[in-house]
Amino acid sequence: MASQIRTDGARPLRARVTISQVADALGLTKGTVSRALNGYPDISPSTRVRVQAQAQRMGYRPLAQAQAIRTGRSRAIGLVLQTDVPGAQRPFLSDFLAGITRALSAESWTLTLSTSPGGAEMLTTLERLVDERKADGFILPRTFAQDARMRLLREMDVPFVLYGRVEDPDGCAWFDILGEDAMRAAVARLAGHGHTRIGFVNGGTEYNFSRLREGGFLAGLDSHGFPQDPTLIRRNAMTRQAGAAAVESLLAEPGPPTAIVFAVDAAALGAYDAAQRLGLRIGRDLSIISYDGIPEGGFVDPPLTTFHVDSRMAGARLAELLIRRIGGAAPETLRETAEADLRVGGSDGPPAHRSEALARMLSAPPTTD
Amino acid sequence: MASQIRTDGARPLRARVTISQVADALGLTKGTVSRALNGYPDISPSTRVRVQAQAQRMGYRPLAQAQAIRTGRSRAIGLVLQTDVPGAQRPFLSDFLAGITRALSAESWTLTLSTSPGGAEMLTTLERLVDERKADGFILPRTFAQDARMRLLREMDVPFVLYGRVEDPDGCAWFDILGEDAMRAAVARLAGHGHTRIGFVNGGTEYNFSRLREGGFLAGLDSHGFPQDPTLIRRNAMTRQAGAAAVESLLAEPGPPTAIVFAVDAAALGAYDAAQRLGLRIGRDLSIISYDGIPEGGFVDPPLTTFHVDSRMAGARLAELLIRRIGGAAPETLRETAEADLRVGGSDGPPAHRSEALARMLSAPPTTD
DNA sequence: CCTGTTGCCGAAACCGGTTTCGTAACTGAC
DNA sequence: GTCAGTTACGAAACCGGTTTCGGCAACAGG
Repeated sequence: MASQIRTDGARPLRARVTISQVADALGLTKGTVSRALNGYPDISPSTRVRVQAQAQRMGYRPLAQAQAIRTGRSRAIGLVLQTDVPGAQRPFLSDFLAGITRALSAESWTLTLSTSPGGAEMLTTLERLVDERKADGFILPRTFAQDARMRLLREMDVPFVLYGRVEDPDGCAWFDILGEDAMRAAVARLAGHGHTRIGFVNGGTEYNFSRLREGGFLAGLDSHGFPQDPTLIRRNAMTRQAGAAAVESLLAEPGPPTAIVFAVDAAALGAYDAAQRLGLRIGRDLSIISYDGIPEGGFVDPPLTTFHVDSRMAGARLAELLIRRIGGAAPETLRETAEADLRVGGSDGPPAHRSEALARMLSAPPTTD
Repeated sequence: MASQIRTDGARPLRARVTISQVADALGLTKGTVSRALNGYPDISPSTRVRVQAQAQRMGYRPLAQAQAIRTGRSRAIGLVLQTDVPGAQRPFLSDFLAGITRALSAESWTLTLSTSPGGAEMLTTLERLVDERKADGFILPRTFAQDARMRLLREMDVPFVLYGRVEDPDGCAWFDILGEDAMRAAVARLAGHGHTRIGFVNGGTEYNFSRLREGGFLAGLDSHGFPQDPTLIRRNAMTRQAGAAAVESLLAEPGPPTAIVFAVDAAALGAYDAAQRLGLRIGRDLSIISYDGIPEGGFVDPPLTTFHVDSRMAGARLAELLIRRIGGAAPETLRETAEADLRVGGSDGPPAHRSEALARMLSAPPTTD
């Protein structure tokens, strides 16, 4: 494939310190140094500390590739982004990657990134990375209720951690944000404002998190004694447009909600469009609380009250869990969750009108005020 | 560091085909097979094709890590994202990464991704990746007029390609979108609508592309015989807020522009906010044309007329250029540019008023219509 | 004092490749 | 027919690590 011609003269790069150099400096063999550094039991404690000190002093860091050809482990984790859902993870991607890579580099690991349209190609991409020893394990974001990636990796016995929980937890490690708790807290907050008819706009039902968030919302209703009214629930709103449509649909009900909880910020932004069209003031005529914490939420007027997810922290935790998993820790011991934190904007407050009055307003032509 | 305990039983993973297996199947030595596959001249043509056919048949692919310890090349390129400018490349990141990784995997290369807050830490991150042979070369996005990353990599003699051009082209390969052409075309389009006073809102002046785009804008003015009026130019607007402020500032001039060209979509979105506050209709009272092609531009009303940059293509081209550069091609032969393509929205059109009338409108309190 | 463990390390094989070197077998010239 | 020069491949060293194996020395037990 490549030509045999040396591209240029001797490229010095930078003199790396090799294990043999460390061994020579100590009068030991490289085998002994290797065992000392890797915690083999047949090394005397005194030798071990001598070796560690010398390695430290000389700035020795093993070459991951050389280790890999013997051990099969390359000290790299894989992340395959799905590209056929444009904009799905867009606002968080940068933070998420930052979290992952910072955690990895702290342990001298690296991230091998790839992309795939999804579907079958996603699986071949994963296989290729495993085959070529480019990744010792994977972070799987956006887990589906039934996830083909999980099946494949399990079958190949390749470690992975999920960003998100899953129905069948067998052998799975994960990190997740407790979206259901946030939804419940949103209901409680709205109930505290005095709302009694609260709507819900969920995200895509193919995602596992949607099921959880809807459960949290319903639990919130229950704990305040509100009935579960199917006419106050809309689903599969992942974009601003879909969110706007869902809001208009909810407000067209005979008994419209005075407040709406959104599972996804992008959809909640659509409420501003719908409100403008309908002549409603967000935060007064209609209260909304959402979830994600995308930056745009801070720029709309009034700012969106939303539960913020720390994607950077999520990435960091996932990376650490995966390293431990690759190191052999049992998946059951590698399950963490965190809470989303509320960022209060101005999009929620006491209802200016009861549901009936709101319905009357909506049936009348919008006023200028 | 890691324990010596095998984490679990013999992990089969997947049986890789090694070069020795190919050699055995042919009755040759692995050295001969290696030379045959790598194009050494001391291999007879008949043997070469036999080896290639057999390797193909057995599905042999060399293990990059094993190659790397001898050759120093790992068939991986590096990309270090800067994280201290939140949201800077956010909308494009996913596409950009997709372009890079698809191009790479077509050639069996991989992407090693890292992040850095920028500054000195950026440089140590680059050094670490080079030291540990995690990247044979780098894509440098968002090049600055004076770029410390370039200096470092040049000094270490590590190949790189720029996303963006640079003042001192010595030894640099690059890919770039001709933003200056887009700016000139924007002026021409507005002039065609009948505008004669055209403002400009530029991005951050620390970036090289800002200089180019401003040059393009000015060239556009020149070619239509419009004077260069410093009072119609604002700079360093990279966000929606900054864009809104710039617009309000421009419109407060005695002779306000009836149209504004933006170097960055994010700033152009701020024009909608400013227009709403001032009671102006975008596309009629005030025309705007921008650059980037972020998705949000399609969702505002009226949709933003903007020059769209194909980030995915950019990523793909950069990856291919970098591979060729690492392969030894001269940087001068690795310079490509492409045009941004206009996406017509409704944000520009013939001016509803002349500058003087606009100024009067703005000094009067905004009307409801 | 001899034997049997045990602790600790060196020697060497090994991982999957690349590259150098040496040489047997051709080739062509004289 | 001899000899120098190619051609084309094998053999082996090498890259930077890990891991197995064997053995020496020290120590304990009888």
